[in-house]
Amino acid sequence: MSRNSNRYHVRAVDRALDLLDTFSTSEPEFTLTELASRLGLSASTTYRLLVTLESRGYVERGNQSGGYSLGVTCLDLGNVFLSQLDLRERALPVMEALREECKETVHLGILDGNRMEVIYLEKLEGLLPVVMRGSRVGGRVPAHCTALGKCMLAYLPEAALHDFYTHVGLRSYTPHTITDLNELLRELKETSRKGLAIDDIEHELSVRCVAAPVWNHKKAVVGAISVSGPANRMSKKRCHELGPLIRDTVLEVSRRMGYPG
Amino acid sequence: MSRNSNRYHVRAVDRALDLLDTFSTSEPEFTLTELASRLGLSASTTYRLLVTLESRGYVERGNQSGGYSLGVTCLDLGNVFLSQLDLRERALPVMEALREECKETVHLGILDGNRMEVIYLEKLEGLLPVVMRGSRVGGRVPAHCTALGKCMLAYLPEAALHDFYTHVGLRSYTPHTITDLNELLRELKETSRKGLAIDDIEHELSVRCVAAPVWNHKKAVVGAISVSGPANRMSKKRCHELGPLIRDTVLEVSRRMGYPG
DNA sequence: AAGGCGTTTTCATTGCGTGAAACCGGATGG
DNA sequence: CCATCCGGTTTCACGCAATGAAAACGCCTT
Repeated sequence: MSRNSNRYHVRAVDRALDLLDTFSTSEPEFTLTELASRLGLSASTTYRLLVTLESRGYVERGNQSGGYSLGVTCLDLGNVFLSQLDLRERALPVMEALREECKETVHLGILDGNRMEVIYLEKLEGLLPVVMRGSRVGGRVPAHCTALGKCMLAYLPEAALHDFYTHVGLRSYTPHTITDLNELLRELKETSRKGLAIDDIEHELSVRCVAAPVWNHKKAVVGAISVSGPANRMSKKRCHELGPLIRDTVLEVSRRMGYPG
Repeated sequence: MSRNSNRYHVRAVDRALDLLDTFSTSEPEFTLTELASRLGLSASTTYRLLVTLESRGYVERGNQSGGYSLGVTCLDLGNVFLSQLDLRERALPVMEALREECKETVHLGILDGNRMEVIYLEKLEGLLPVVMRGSRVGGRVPAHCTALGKCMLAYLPEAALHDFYTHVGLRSYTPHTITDLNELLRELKETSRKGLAIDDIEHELSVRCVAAPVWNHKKAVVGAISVSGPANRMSKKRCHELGPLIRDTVLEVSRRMGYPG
């Protein structure tokens, strides 16, 4: 936690954000004392941070167990963030056409280059039975084993990938996950050549995806769009057949972002 | 802004949150100087708040125009909040059955009693053409003109409603919006008797909804579930026909929340 | 009644957050 | 080409706001 204490950081604010970051899906609730000891703060300091955050709805109490947990206000910032992204609005109609064409789930994502994770910005559920739960707008998935992620990684400088992944390693999610960095780099080279990435059951069992990157006016990758479906419908053959359709989609979105092509 | 300066508030944290709250859908971007003058702070203080928030991804720069806007990290807190709510997980399978039955869009919402607004926690898109865009998980809509909102307002003490709405008024969104408080109170009384609320084109033109509240083990209203559709498919007659189905749904969800019924 | 646990309040200390003002660097324009 | 402006960054000295220690409180269990 906390790569804070830059020269200009405001300590109290850093602490408040550290406090909020302490909550996670696996540990959604704490007592004041637990928080204090985790953060290495005195009870009174923690108390005052909690009062401040609670009065604004960032934390709540009273879920029978009496502990503190995150509050509804946490949703608001994310909403403003989403509504402000023009990538989202420009991509949406084109994504809807794509879904109409292929009937499968369509995702829009961006890359968080600090953590090498994909963040979903939009999701259009497939029109066929067996839908993709598990993904959600605002949610994160690792980049190295997803189609969205790989097609954005492919345009990063190789040194950055090397630095990051030699440090943290390539976590495995299925038997198909690529866990060797050289193999990943080889595949990414191929990906950038083709402008298409495929996730062949590398992240979730029995899910395959195809994705391609979206470009902006400065010819920088600003996001990616994917089609995902259950492996039985989405054979490797089907993935390749969908290539041109996805390429058309991202080209249209890229144009709307000012891409000169 | 800012009902801060309670006895125990941490000023720097309040200011940082005020800063984040400044961003909105209609004004998503500011320069440092703009923020400073809005918040009534010096440039250096604002600068240090921004450095702190930026290093953690809560604000970003560099969207060509060079101003500050909200950053991706804003999505994370909302996600943890959502994944921690057991109302959501318990309701989801029951909501899916409801959608299968009626084919229209199904929403789950809670009430923010401070602002009398509904917050969507889950959305299952309808299976028929003409989908409901406009709503999004985490989004807010006013309570007095939506089915979700009205069926939760109906169980609030009348004094609270009176206090709130005489203060802020009943904003009108369509010709059907109820703008007279006494009329609203009359309808809410009827609503609580029936345990069902209908939005008859009161919030969005040509959308009708039916909703019913979810109860917990303490017999308190903890949320509501609705069915929404375009007015041509969702006639007033159809709304009433859907009543029993929705009642069954919320009863099942309430049971899963520990409701003794 | 006593003890334990988590929260709230008090209080004195000082280091941190603060505003003022100087400085920088790019854009504008005369 | 210099002057000006406008954002952003840095410096600095001041004093209060944030802090930790400790005590008080409330509630539950023993």
